[in-house]
Amino acid sequence: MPNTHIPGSQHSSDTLSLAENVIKALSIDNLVFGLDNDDLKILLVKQTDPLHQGKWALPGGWIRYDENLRDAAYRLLEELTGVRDLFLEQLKTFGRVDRFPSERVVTIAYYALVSADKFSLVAGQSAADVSWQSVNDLPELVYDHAEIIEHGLKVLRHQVCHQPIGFNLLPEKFTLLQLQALYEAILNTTLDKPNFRRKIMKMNLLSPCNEKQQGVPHRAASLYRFDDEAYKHLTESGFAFEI
Amino acid sequence: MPNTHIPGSQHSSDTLSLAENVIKALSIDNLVFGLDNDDLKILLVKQTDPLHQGKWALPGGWIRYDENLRDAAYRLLEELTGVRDLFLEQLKTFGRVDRFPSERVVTIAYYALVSADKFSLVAGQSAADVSWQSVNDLPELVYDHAEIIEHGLKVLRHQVCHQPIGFNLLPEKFTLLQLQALYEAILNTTLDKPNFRRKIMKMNLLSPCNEKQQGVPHRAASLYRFDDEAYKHLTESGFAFEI
DNA sequence: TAGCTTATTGTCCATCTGACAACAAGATGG
DNA sequence: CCATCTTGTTGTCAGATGGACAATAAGCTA
Repeated sequence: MPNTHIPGSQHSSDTLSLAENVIKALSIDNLVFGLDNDDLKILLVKQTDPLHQGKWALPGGWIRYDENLRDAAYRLLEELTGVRDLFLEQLKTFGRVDRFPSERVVTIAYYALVSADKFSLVAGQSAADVSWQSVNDLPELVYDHAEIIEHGLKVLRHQVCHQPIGFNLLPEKFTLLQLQALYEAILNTTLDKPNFRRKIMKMNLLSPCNEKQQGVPHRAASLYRFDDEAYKHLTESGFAFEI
Repeated sequence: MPNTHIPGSQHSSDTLSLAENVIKALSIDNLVFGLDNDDLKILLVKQTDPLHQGKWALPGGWIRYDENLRDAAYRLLEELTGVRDLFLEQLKTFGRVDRFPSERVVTIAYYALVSADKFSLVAGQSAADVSWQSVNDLPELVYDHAEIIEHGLKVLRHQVCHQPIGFNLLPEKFTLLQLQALYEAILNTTLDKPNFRRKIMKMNLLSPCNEKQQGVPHRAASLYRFDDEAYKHLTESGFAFEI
């Protein structure tokens, strides 16, 4: 079983007898952003090997010879953290010559956005610990992982305004205020309630459930669900999602 | 010298004695989009080896062990086509298990947008021919290169609306109509002259040269230049370029 | 029933957009 | 020298959009 960014164990240099001008290794790193109430966190694993004791890393590892890139990302994520059933999108490939010690490793980063509370974390064999860490208060990270996260955050904040990825974070039925709170948390700003409501409703992406919130100590809000069909239909006719 | 996507010559399998679950090779492929009058073209090289005789490919090849990714992209592009002095941006990494015959090759695609007439093409040793080919009428391509180009076009059309990359394609001093014609060519649409003019001018990205066009058989238009300083300043204060 | 909280609708104004008219400048041709 | 042509440049106007905020509605609590 591949290890997390620890050459010298299963993948020791002697098994990798290569011509000098060829890349020896290609790895995957996953950025799983998780919204936890109103805090944006990222999924990290603690390293086991003595070299990086106590340091944290993005969950990732080596790609198998007969494995598609995204499949590798899903496999490694589940092996290390127990997290599965989410959508990973390619972010960028990082390959600075000196980003990794002792040998050349190029890594392909994937990312996702989920609600943190929907997943139970299970540290895999080669991880000492797994946890959600706030992106505003990150621990010390191995290699260039801090740089990768910084880039991922930039892309995420851009994407969230241009693709309806935020909707995955909500329960099937949700109120408009829940949706708004979500965007406020990710974008780290405040939005006007009536205006946000109008903007969203005009897109025709939500279908009313004809139900109301239950058990709130004030007027109950209407529940809506995201309409996948409508979204597909709209994108096909050149619709651009914008927040 | 690395060859263009032709394993079996310099990089024959016997020099690559690897554990089976390790990626053997990592390559670069460059998508250089060139605007030629009002036609969008892409830079392709004709393959030399008998296997792919007559087929065309994106200019690319193997990454050296001690070479940064973007450096490899620049080197390979120049070696194969003679094209240099342009800005390459990472596009995406393609790694389907069966995208390449006989061995596993993952490729990192880079892309750029230039004016086709500013470069003189020189076919390198491992290329039978180099030329600009219209994206609307592509020849048969090797491997998954057609798929890569399709993805590149999608990204290019999006980027051109959100980043002022179009300005690189014009001479230092240009008229507003030249700028508009450029966007019309890339986006394959027509735009209203007065409205385009107002939109651009409101961005404060152009500084007037206080000069006029010469030798035109009608009223001469004012010349402008792109103001890099203004652009940097604007982006820092959260400005978003939009066409 | 008064008072609290949140939901939802309405209004106003500044700005933006697209469509198009109008005018200006220079060249050409009779 | 003037009519005409082409393109540049400015102006206008109706409709859409966005942000700020008032007003009203609905439900709970005390």
